[in-house]
Amino acid sequence: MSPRQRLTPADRRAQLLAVGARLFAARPYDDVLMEEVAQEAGVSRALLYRHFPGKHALFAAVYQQAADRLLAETRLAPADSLVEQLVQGMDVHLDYFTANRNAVLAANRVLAGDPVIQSIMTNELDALRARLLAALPLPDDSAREAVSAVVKSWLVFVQVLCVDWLIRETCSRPQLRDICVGSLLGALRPLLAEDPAGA
Amino acid sequence: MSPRQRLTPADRRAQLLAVGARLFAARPYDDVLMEEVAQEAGVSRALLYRHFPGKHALFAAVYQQAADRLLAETRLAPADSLVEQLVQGMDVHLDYFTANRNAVLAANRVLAGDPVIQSIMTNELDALRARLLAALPLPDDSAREAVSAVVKSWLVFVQVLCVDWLIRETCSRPQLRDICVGSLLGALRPLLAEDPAGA
DNA sequence: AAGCTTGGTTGACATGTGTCTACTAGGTTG
DNA sequence: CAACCTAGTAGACACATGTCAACCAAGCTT
Repeated sequence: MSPRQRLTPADRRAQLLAVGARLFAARPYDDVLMEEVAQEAGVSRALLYRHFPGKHALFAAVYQQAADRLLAETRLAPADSLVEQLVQGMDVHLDYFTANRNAVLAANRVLAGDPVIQSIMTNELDALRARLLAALPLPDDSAREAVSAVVKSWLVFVQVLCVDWLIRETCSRPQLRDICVGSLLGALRPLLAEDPAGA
Repeated sequence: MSPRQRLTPADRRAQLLAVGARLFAARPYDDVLMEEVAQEAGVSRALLYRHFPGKHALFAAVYQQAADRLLAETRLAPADSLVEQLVQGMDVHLDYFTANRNAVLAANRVLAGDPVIQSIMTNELDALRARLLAALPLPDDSAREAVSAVVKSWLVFVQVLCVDWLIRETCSRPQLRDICVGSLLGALRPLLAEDPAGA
């Protein structure tokens, strides 16, 4: 029926990935059918399963691509103040969350159990943590470990809060941003003070 | 086949719940079949679906029951020191997590997207937060809001860390417990005037 | 042009969830 | 005892994921 065009595996994979990205962004995970992905790509279901072992794997590949792009697009300008950098970083990420609502919710809820999704997220959080650590003014290298732990837990907290916000809209977007930035600054204050009198 | 015993809806529901609890504790969510639950209860699949609208609902009911029991069994003895209470509370919860591994993982990963599971967890965390707030020595009532926010974020952090630990076993059990307790004490130290550790 | 490799199709099958309809059989009530 | 309400059964169906075997055809090679 269809003019059956023969592509290289890489090209076909990229095409399927693009179709998947479009559909997973447009609708919730469960509402996207493999049949549909194949159909929109003008391809048989069997071929789709040849390139991706399953629906989870297809989504994981889509999500990995999105995560890579997000990380690449959110380079902080080191000229600004720390607060400025945090605010800008949060804004970019919140833009991404709202634009890719369905995909973010699928990754964090429906597919949170998938080990592949797990590792993609872990890697993303690790990259963000390294970036933040590099941007933070460490007073003492011995504080590095403690700060790293705080940053890691803060990233988890932010992620949980953002996902919750996507569902329940418990506050305004600027409020959410300020809560996140404020909580990190508050958590870091006792660690970054010149004189750690409280500790 | 079976001598078809007729029970009241409440009794039947309780029986199905018990069977579900046993199976969901023994094996991962996806490996437990509705057919199987019905069979073990000596009942038809249709009847199971009459009492619980779907597999998610059955699991949610099982999980709700377990959460209620856990909350009921973990009453802190107010006589001990704060650190003692935290350590004991963590120990009880870690016992529960390791004993109900599969159910906890299902709730936090496979079914994390289910709104019913969501609300069960939210309620459980809220109850724990209220309990902790009551046990904490608040120096000033104006600090209450800040402490509440710290406790809430800490509970999320602990939960995430514990689920991660169930999968990856990144450290020993006492270590995990001490990390959690230590992080809360560290986060609270700048907020609480009196020495909460009593050490 | 013949042939081979490999991208791609077709259609049938297996399994699990969830729905529905018609039927069967306890136990209470008149 | 008979009627009736309702717990429970039987089994077919719809639908989605995932597997498989046989086949077809594009386009490189020789």
